[in-house]
Amino acid sequence: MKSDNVQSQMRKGVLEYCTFLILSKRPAYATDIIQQLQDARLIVVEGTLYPLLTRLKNGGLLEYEWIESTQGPPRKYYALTGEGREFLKELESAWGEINDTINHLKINN
Amino acid sequence: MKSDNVQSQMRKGVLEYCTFLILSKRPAYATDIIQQLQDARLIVVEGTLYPLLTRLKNGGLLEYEWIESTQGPPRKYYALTGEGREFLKELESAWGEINDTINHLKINN
DNA sequence: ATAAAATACTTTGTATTGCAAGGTACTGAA
DNA sequence: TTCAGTACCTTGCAATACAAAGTATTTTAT
Repeated sequence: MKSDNVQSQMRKGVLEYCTFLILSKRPAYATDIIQQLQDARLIVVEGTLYPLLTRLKNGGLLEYEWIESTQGPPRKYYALTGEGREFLKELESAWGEINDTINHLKINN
Repeated sequence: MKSDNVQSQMRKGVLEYCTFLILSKRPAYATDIIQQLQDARLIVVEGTLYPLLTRLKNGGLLEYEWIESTQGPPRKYYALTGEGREFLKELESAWGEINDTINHLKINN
């Protein structure tokens, strides 16, 4: 309940949205995604992202392809499926509603 | 992972922020808070809010006062403590950062 | 060749927390 | 005095963020 985990708490659920935004741009593999999230100031660790990617893949929202790397082991490049793109629209909408809610509560103060 | 709980997932952590926004306006009791959240389009149930209020109180961020009602049992009116007001500032800041992150990821698409 | 380092993916255990469902207690009216 | 209404609380479950440790592959250094 201390300030250490304010962002941690708040970003629950948001991480999924951010991951979709990144993958809607182009396919990426885990380390790639983590780097892009860091560039956007959202710290995420492997232990969080890998299970998330697996869940989304099992849910049919993501798919992946093994791509060989010139600098190490092969990588799983994830991309949105058609269903995933539909889902992203829902996430956009949900995000908009949350923002409306917060703005509504702010204004009425 | 289906659309049913998109908002549910995304609002995790946001609920706390919304509760603070409501209580920063004026003291309120649980049913009051739930009503205001509903007015702002955020559905919350008792089983979620009561433990949240208790956690925040135990964390020293909220305090309450028993106030008698003319229409039923007495009510616990919660209000922000000084520490709670500081915490709200942190929540505002964290929310701003999350927004920046999302906008950054949107723009770079 | 072989060991060490780097890279990438995975798994396990823990803590948090949203929620459904059910429970307790007080008040006032039929 | 029973019942409906209101308010607060608790229990059990599921989801998930994270730390930490583990497995596997590739590259680099010796």
